[in-house]
Amino acid sequence: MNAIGFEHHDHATCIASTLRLAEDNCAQRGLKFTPVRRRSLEILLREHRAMGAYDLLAVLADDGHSAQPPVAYRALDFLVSAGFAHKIERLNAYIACCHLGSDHTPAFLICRNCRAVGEANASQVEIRLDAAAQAVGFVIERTVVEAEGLCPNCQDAA
Amino acid sequence: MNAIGFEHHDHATCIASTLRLAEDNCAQRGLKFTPVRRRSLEILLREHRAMGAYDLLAVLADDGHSAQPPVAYRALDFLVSAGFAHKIERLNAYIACCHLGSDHTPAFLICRNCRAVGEANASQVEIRLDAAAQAVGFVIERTVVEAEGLCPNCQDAA
DNA sequence: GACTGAATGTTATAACATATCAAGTGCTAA
DNA sequence: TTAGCACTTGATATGTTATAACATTCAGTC
Repeated sequence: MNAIGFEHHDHATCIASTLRLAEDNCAQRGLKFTPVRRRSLEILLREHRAMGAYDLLAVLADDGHSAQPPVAYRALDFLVSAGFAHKIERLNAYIACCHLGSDHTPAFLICRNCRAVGEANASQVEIRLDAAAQAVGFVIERTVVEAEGLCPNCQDAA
Repeated sequence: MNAIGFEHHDHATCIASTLRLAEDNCAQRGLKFTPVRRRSLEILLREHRAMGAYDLLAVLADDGHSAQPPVAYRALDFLVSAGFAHKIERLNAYIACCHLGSDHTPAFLICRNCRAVGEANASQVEIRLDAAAQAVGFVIERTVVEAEGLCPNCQDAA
């Protein structure tokens, strides 16, 4: 179990390689990685933080795209359902997936001060919950795990 | 580990006893259990499902209360911070706590069909996440665990 | 009675999300 | 080759959730 998001890394490479992965992945699965979708993922990767749909929309607008809300929400829906991005329910915001390709149940660490978001793996979490669900006959399809607290930087600041 | 919410029970008693518990709890802690707050908790308990702030607001309005959004949000904020209710992030909705009094980290089982919500205990979940958080120096203060799927009733229907 | 702090009332608006219908695009099967 | 279909995009409007900001009321207490 490991979390990404609070360490430094080679960002330009990370963006380029993730986009290529997404491209290949779409080709394999017969999904259409259209310009808006590609650009939206690129924006999420570049910002490297949870962005609201309207934040994304603003950047798309700067590109010269028509900038009505459905444009952003459609792109985000695609990215989320393709597994290229996640929605952070706590923030009503979206973030690029940093384990693209590998099937996983993400868990997020959300800083309440600077809103930085780290992604950890939560497969063990899901196993535990399944047991509780089975006990009452509930069938789990998807699990959201979001922890709120203070990131290393904001602890230092305080 | 046990989940409440998908079984039948004596609802009138459950409402009355929970309200009394909340009352005692407020008295002990010096919190003001004002009429709007009490009534809001009663409504949540009576409905026994996740309600949007505006759903609550509508019921308060029927009572003759002034019915502006902040009224509902303030009442809900109070109930949540006092531990008498929880916010379901996935639904942007609120539900009365069914383990009132006992300190706990709740996990919710949310039916994607009928929106019924069950509450399970997730203390084990939190322990697991803490380890991942510690590895990157993140300090967790609160954890949201929400599983989406099908409740027993909706599985039967399908 | 006058001060204080918490709670409530009220207006306005910010922020997030979707319904709907029209138009374009690319594939494929007759 | 073109008719039909599925999917994507464009555009307008609207629905839903949440908060900012400031005025007022009220209970407690000095």
